[in-house]
Amino acid sequence: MVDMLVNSSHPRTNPEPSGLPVARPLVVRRRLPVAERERQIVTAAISYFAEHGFAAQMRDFAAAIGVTHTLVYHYFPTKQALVDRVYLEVIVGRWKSEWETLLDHRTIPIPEKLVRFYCDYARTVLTREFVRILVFSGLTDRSITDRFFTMLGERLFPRLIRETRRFRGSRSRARPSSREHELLMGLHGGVFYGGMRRFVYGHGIEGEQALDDEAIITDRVHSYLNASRSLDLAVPRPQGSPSQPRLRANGVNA
Amino acid sequence: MVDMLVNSSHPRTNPEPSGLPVARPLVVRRRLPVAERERQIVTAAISYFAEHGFAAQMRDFAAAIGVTHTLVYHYFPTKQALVDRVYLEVIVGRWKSEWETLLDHRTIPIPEKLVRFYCDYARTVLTREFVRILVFSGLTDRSITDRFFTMLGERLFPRLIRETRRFRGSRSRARPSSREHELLMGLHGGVFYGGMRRFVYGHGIEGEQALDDEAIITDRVHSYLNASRSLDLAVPRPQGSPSQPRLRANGVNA
DNA sequence: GGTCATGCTGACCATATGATCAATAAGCTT
DNA sequence: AAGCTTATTGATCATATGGTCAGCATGACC
Repeated sequence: MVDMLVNSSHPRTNPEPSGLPVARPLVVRRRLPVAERERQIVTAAISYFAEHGFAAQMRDFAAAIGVTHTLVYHYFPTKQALVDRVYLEVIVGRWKSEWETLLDHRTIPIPEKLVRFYCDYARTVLTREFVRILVFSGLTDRSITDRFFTMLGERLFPRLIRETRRFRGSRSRARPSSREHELLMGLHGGVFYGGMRRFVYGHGIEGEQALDDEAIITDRVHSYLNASRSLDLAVPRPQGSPSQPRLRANGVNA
Repeated sequence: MVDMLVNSSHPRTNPEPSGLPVARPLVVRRRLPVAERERQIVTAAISYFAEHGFAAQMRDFAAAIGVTHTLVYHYFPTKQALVDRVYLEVIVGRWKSEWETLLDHRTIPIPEKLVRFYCDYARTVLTREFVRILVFSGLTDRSITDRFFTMLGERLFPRLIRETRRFRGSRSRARPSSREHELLMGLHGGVFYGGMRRFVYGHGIEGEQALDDEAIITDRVHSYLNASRSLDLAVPRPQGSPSQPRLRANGVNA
């Protein structure tokens, strides 16, 4: 929710019952340092636009943090400038290069790597602000989702496909087949759908079940990896490829 | 896309190069029967709101079908009335009771049933209009997604859980466990995510790959059913439960 | 060709929006 | 306590919005 940092306690009219006119106005007009006020505006804008969409009114948003909309225009020349800043902080700013490092790690067992990655990915990305803003953006101006999915497509999916292939003993560097890609999308989409359910469709009260619940992600990742092994069934199995043990779905692999 | 049934060919100014003034106005003002015009408005509104969201302007929408916004108000007293009608036709109107009948069928093999169901579900529901309108609705007024998910939760998910349990030889009628439910959400979300990718994020050019592609849905369903079998591993396996054969992921099961 | 019911429109209203700017006052420096 | 910088505001503007209504004009009937 928005931090309702209301500055002033209106009204301007003198609330005192006495007839004595009080010169000192009761409105507390706090002057914040530029950096601090800007920080406050951006933070509040993230919550506000995530909740009400980018069609929301500047006046309403400003009122929500207890300032006038003109002050916001003092910090951001146009509404679009503020919107761009929100996009930047929420979507681009949350990408972790550690994910790439983790997936490139050579010795961590692949199922464990994928589970660890998707747990952290879910914890980082499947927040109310991120999910709603990404979807809002996708439905309208798609500039930000394009950038995000470019990152997914360039930095993440290739690594996940590569690790999946390693898991099933393939060293192919070929372009992912449609089935390979769709199987991965099934996993990825299943995880993201958790965020959709909670933050878009409003299912599952806040905090009822963590989206990064390790047991559930483990189920999904193992289900995915097991399914990936039948991708080679149609074609001859490469000789000498190490056969991975069948994965247990519940948590620790025996 | 919107059927741009433009009536008139503006401009009002005489397009003829001759200086002769032409009394007869060039605007073709067609009078349609009430039912036909209403049908046109609703059909166009579905496309238009799916594309631009429900914050779109009535004037712009009316212009898109070549009439004035006042005419729309002649057929629908308020904007909300038109929006409600769109919701009704797109979301509620597409539910097929056949799905319930199919899933209740006693002799069709369970994997085949699920594949057939999700193929038809994807073909019916994963359209541009449906996906975008459902998501638009979820982000703002949630009234329509609530109704849709109530149907899912009452008529569909219980049947899918029941069939999944039958598949793995369980006759439990207990409330689905969290893991059971989340595994199903993984399948369901993975399918729906295909619609999100195409119609919200704009991936995959129109018609590049069918969302109800049977091979891909087969992969997903089999992956899901296989994973579901390990749900019982933690608890003692019910005696005498028939053991299903391991599913091949690629299409026809041997 | 005349008449008539009614589908359709342009002009209008009240309100709300994004954006601008001169004026005000908070809080620092001295 | 006085003075000054500048963060903050209220008044204002042009435009756009959802919604209304008297009147025009279309196409069917005679």
